[in-house]
Amino acid sequence: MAAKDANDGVERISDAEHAVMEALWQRSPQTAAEVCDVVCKERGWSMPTVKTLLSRLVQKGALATEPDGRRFLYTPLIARSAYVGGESRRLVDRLFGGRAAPLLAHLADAEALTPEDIAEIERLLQEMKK
Amino acid sequence: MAAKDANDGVERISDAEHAVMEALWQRSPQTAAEVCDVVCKERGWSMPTVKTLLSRLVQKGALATEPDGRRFLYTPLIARSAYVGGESRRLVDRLFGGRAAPLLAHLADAEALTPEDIAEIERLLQEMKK
DNA sequence: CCGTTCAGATTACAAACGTAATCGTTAGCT
DNA sequence: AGCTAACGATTACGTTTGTAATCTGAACGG
Repeated sequence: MAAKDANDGVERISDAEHAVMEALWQRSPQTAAEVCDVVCKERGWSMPTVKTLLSRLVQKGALATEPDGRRFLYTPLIARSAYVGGESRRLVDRLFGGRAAPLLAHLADAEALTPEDIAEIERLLQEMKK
Repeated sequence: MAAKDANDGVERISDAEHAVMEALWQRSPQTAAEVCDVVCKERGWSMPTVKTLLSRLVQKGALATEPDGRRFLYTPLIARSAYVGGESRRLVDRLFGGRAAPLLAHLADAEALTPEDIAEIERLLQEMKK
């Protein structure tokens, strides 16, 4: 069951790299400086750190670069939904034997479910059953 | 909001370490050799690898050791549910802004939900509403 | 034209991780 | 008593990750 998410060929994205991806999913393309504006504040990073992460993400095939004068514009090559879907799946596989229901049960136990969550989940289920 | 899961004081458990924890959650206490019987097959590891992981887990405070003759018996110090809950929470926080509903929506999209899952989730929701 | 500045590229380096070989000790067997 | 086999402990070593300093080349101001 390989090659289903368009996520294919992209090496695993680390935690720090993920923060950079988020910034670019929020808005793209952006220059390194723009990305830094956002994430350097959030995570207390310096510019070089962001540059490194951007480079690694380009190497990994997660970002595309487009020259804009003397600098680069960065754009995600993988969709946030693909990434998020992959990560979710990984977790469910690793911890719950691939079944989603126990995950939900855990979140429920941990009081990670607000009443609004519950309502929304019910709506989702209704739709799915159609 | 600190110190709520009995998970406290335990450093993060890595992927490889997690495999060892699973074996011990399945049954405990166990000797290193017994753990290896299980995980070495699953992951193609050798005995020394398992020993290392066990040591690291003891250092991290995730396992307790109890001498049994000349060897050790290993027992989890953190409950699987605490670990699983923590990891789930981490994912939901990182990817879904702490809301569980979008997670479920994603799993639904990815066809990670079987009809039985759906039925079970509905049951869970019913119970929670009581 | 020349220097300063601002990009990206290269290099750095410690910690964590994955994976394992080797060491030292003790318990049994003979 | 001596030898070996079985443990845990120590050491090893390449890779990934987090975090950054430094280098290099080009653009723009003067």
